[in-house]
Amino acid sequence: MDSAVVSNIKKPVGVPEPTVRRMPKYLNLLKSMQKEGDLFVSAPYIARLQGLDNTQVVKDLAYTGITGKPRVGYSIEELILALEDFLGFNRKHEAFLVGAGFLGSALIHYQGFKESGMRIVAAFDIDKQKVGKEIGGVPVFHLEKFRDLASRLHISMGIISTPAGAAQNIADLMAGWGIKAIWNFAPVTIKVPDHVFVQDTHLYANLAVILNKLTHPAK
Amino acid sequence: MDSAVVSNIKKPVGVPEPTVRRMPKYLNLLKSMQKEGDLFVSAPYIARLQGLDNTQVVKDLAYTGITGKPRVGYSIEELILALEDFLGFNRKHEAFLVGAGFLGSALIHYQGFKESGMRIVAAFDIDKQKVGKEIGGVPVFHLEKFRDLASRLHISMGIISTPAGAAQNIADLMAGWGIKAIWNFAPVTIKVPDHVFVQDTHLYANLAVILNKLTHPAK
DNA sequence: CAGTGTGAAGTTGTTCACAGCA
DNA sequence: TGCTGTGAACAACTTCACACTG
Repeated sequence: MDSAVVSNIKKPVGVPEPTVRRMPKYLNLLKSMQKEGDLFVSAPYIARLQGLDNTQVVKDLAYTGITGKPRVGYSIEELILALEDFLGFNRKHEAFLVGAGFLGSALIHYQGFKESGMRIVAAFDIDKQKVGKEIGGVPVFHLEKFRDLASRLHISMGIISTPAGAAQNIADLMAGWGIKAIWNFAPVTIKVPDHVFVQDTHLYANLAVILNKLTHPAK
Repeated sequence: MDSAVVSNIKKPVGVPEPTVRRMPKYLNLLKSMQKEGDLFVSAPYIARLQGLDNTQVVKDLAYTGITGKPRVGYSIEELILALEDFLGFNRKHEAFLVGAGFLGSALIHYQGFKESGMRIVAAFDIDKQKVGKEIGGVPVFHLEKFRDLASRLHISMGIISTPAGAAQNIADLMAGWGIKAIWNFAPVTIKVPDHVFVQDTHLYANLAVILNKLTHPAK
């Protein structure tokens, strides 16, 4: 369709994902520095604390649009605001969570999310034992209520913390309703339409890296 | 010291980490195929199901040492055994978990770990409410008991699911005792001696990717 | 001179192109 | 023809080198 588009576009690429993943760490660090009363940070300082390369930090910070002063560094306040904006942490993001088991409960209780503006507003399960109760102040509904509630509230994000077998169905449900992004904790690859963004957090992928290292120590 | 070493070494490099992270997915898939009675898989088949490139799968599988037959594919059984060996899933790995909050509990209960050979044998916390109880059959001890118990059992892996503030201290404790690998869920960068391997699972890094996508939709 | 900022080089991982095989 | 297997091209990210600045 537009495969022949030439020039004109400066850069269709966005920010490298590894950069995005490092940003919340910077944000955390900056916030705690701010609490200490600091006003400026230098990239090398951040790099040292995070075990990163100087230039890497400089380039990452450049994506925020904030510019630093030689010999002084960057304004912590400016950086915090820019990072929060960049990451979308200064807006409200309401999410539905499906699968209110141990992992789901842990996610609901997880304090760290508060600062990100993401809030789980309802949980869903098919277990009659759980339906009708609350977990950490979040009501648990039967899965059947999903569509209905999703259309009444304005939900852009879905979290899947079900067993593997159920994940694809839930993903279909979410995509079918119109959710924009899915955070998938189930240990399977889910298929969704192109416009739905999926972020996988596969615990056992991380575990695999560790166990592989433990059993076959490098060199 | 050995900076001038030349040739001789074929390849000091190991398996690419992305490959290791994909392997448990292959393993899962293969196991379910085996349950269906299948005997062979082809790389393109796996690729399609996982949304990966053909060659990628072929190259990944090559690391297991298993070789496939043209037009037929790979023996599922051979692959499963090789993957389990490669990932270390066919050995027992006993772990201590520190921080028995919601996330810690979720990890203890998480079924998926069983198949990996990793078992959390004890949890530790400083909360008197939790100490002395059990979570999913795993006893919770006071943190003070860590060293003592670690030296009696043979523990190679530590899991940190404490709040950010406590993580570095726990990491020091683990490293000081002699743990080989740390799985860190606390949202901070921890520093450890070189011989300790750290795998971070930072939930908010994943969340950041999602929220960034939601607030600044690509293109 | 200790920091920012940036283009170039290096490294790592992915995708392409094609040879070989049953 | 449909698959494995591999070397070469490509893309993405990281690190290096160095000009610039207060």
